[in-house]
Amino acid sequence: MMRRPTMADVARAAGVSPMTVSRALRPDTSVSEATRQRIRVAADQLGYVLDSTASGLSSRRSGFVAMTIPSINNANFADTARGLTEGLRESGLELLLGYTDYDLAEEERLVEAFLRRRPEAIVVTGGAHTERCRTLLGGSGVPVVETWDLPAEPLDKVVGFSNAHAGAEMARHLHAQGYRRIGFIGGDNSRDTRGADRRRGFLAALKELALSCDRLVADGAPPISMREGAAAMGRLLERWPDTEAVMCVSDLSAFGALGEARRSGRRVPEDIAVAGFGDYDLSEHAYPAITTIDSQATAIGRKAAEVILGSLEHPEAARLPDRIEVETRLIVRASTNGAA
Amino acid sequence: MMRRPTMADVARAAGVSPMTVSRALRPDTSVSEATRQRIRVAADQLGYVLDSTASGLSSRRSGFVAMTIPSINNANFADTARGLTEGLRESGLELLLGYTDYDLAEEERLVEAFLRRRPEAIVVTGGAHTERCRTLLGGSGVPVVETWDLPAEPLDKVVGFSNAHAGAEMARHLHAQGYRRIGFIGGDNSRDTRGADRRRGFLAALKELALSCDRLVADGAPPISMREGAAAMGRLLERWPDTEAVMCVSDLSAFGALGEARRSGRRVPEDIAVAGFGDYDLSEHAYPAITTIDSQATAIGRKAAEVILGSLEHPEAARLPDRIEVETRLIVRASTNGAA
DNA sequence: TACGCCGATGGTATCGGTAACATGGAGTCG
DNA sequence: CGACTCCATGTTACCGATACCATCGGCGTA
Repeated sequence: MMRRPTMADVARAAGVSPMTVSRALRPDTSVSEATRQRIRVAADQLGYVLDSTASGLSSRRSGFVAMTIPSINNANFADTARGLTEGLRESGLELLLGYTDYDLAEEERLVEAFLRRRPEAIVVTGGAHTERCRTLLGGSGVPVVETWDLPAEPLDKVVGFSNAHAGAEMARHLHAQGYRRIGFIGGDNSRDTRGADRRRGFLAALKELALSCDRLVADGAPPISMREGAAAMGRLLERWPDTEAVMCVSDLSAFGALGEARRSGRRVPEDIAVAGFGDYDLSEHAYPAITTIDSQATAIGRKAAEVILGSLEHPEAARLPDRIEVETRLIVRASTNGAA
Repeated sequence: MMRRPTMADVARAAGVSPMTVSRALRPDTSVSEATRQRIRVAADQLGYVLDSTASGLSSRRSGFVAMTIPSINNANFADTARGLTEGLRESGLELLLGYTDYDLAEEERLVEAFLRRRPEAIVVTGGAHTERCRTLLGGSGVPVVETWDLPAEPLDKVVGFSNAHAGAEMARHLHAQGYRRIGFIGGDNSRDTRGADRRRGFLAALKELALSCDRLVADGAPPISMREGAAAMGRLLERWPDTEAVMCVSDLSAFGALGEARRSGRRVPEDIAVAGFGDYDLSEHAYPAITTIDSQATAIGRKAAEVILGSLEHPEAARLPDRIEVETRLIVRASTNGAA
């Protein structure tokens, strides 16, 4: 079997030095057009593919940004990844994705694996990390962006929103619609810290509105989805049958909860209102359509890209921590429109 | 600003040679326990993180497998990625993910970018690739696994199923349920080749059953989702109001279509049956629950991992192309149970 | 014509590890 | 007790590219 061709092979074939090949294959380097063309042809003929391992070692540039997300199968994080990819594309930076399964230990593993590859920057989801993970990120020497949250003690840059405020906003919306006996459905809070923040904000707002805040079903390992949402709604209605409105930690669980409410013979929203979080497609197309909160996932990705490009361009300013807050948006739909 | 510590720094701190540090930080290499401990401590204190760029260059092992999927936000591909990750974990291989947005040109770009990083193997979705992409993959010298399809001319290994068969199976199911005026909803077939295959199989089976196969709505750039499914159903019912059953290219479009059917005043499945593909959570929790086909996404990932590990272990056998066919499974639910 | 400048190209050292082989001392066996 | 083995560790030579500086030929200008 043939070994892969190297730059030296291409150089020999094109009758130039390896250095010239290296230049010819990169933009913005001075090589005559004729030579460059000749080298391109030789490279194609040999099936040459640059070895970015060697290239990265030599130039000390890896050319990629690493991002960890809790789950690949999540429209919100996918949107953030897409926004980030697009924002980075024109600078020639690639995005490498890894997922943590909502597990901080796994995040630590993943971050370390990424750092070994020397990314130009690293984007993580949320502001909660293991101690070692914080140390690794802090000592990495590359820009770090925490997203989807506004941590009290950011590692470096932040692009996110307050999950607690979002929860509170929904509580006030339900109150304004006339609902009074209001509950919350979420997973146990040990893993999905952002979901736990939404719950905290929601319950705090209920308390402020002088409403009871013990209609709370919280179990199942996050991310809870439709099945868990349905089961939780079942338990909620069993324990507090007179509940008038429920916020669920995500639209997916809200959809499951909504199905269960109807199965129990209740009409939504006439008998019980259901709201979610995340503005998934699902919520618009469910019947009734589900009230939710748009977390501006794509914008988060785009702004994270801007922050990264900015701090790569002006490394001297890298020490001023930027903190960008995006505005979540309440989207009122039929599922919370029944008590008027 | 400090430069990052290297192995030499750790070696100095621990009073050994760099080679010993290199050994100490890897498993299965002979270093006395005492020395290894000392080196670990020194490395931790310095905040040393291995540079896998250099390591990979020297050892000619990158330690990762690359995978391209059409979309990150898709439960099916997410499952395959998860199966693959889990299958690779114990061998210490990481998975690096990239998404193509259902675009073959983008796939080519992505594959080339991955190959530059010298993956140990590469997993792609589907059997359709640009010519250059085929050349790149073929000349890469690493195992290539095509998934989610059974290409007529595989590049190397294959783990998938026949999308055409799956479509045909659904056609036969609808026929067996007593439906006769049967349609299909999908995107235009230029991008999602697997969806196009399902449609082809579906229509071929209709023809075999001596049913008309012109109730076909196919437009919108794949992947079509709920919105497009709803719109397509609208058009289908406008043109052929007496349609009795519809298969949609995916569960998401089926959900949208189902909503639209009900909005038009039809009962599902009494007036019209709706089926999807992919066995998304959604279909189980929709009302009525949606008949679908389980594509065994997780199994595809696991088997792809086995294939990869096998051919990395026995490179001499790498030339025998394996081709693993997984069995899709029809899941009958309420949405196609009305004509009985 | 001589000088200097500039664009194109080449030579050399190096990036940070690891493979392969060398070494040296403790333990073993006849 | 000497030859042999084996384990832990060190030495040397790369892996494949690029940074940096040197070189060289051509051309404009004084």
